[in-house]
Amino acid sequence: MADSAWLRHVDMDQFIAAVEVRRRPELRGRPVVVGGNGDPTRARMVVATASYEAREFGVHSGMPLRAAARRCPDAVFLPSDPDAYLAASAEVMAVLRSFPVLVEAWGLDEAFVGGDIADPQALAADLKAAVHARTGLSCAIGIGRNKHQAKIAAKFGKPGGVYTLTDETWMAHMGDRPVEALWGVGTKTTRKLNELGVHTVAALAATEPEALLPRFHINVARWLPALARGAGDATVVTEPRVAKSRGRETTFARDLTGRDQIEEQVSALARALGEEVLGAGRRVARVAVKIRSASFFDETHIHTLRGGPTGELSVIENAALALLDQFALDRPVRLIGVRAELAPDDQDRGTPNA
DNA sequence: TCTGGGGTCCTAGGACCC
DNA sequence: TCTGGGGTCCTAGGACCC
Repeated sequence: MADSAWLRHVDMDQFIAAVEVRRRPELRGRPVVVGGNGDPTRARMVVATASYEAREFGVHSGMPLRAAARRCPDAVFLPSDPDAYLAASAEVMAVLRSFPVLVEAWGLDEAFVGGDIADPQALAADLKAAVHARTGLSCAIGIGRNKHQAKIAAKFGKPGGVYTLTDETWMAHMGDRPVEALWGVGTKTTRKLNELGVHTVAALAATEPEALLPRFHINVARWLPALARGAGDATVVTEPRVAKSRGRETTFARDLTGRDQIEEQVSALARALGEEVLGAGRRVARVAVKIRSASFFDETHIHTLRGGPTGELSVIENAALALLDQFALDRPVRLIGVRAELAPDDQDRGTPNA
């Protein structure tokens, strides 16, 4: 029987590290750490991806490069090369789309695959083999009744395997795990759940939404127990996502002080961002500036361009600079970010007026 | 081990208008 | 005169994900 009620999640194994090893075969089997500019002595840079060999030393993404170097001094440290990962991602997605299925790319190294498929297991094996044969990269595939189940199932399949979760097997796999194992529950939500005495997925699944109201908004209070029972969205969106915003941010190796320095950086970020966005044929509706102090306090101010969406670099840059007036700027600055919220892509609406 | 960069979605409160 | 309710836009911030 054709069974379109199954969803697959394709999750590339150590994607960024794998792309690097693919073009440097001599690194195969060695601990590889990718992140920042590849200099493990530099402060304020973190690991983007560690190869499985490096993970055995306790190196993981998000860890400062210097900490990674301490744990694994023999690792090969490489700078991040986003263009290469983007190109490799396109290769993988093209392989998936060559099958008669629905493909929803989910970030660079993941995709949901739907479609009316008679034998989900056989399809998963075929997808995995084709990705490997045509890109040299390996992946795990999770099969489930919705995106949440499929996504978690893929984790069980890593590396390189196929794993299935269903409504019937969900709780046996997940019940004893901490709530953090759920897709969408992060550290903040975990802490609040723990404060309410809820620690495991099974406990959360058995919790009434009312019991969560002291710490959560009603919508979240309803959503969390359902999530713990293995519920989730099952729609596969094949249309490419149109970016809604685009940003550039920089953490400085040493804190900035003084308005001149700050203005200089805001200008540079705004121009780089503007060139990128306008080069992609988009227009900018709102401009935001974010400043993180040395004490790790974030402040953001945003401005809606009064004259409507703009295609002019100077308008973007001036808007970002003007936003600086809303910051006190009386503390050392660790990070500056500039973000553009984009006007809806109106290319095919054909408005000929200039 | 002092904590990146690129995004998305959600909520809440105030302004403003009818 | 103590005073409504809806709708929309704008801004700020929280949380999460890869």
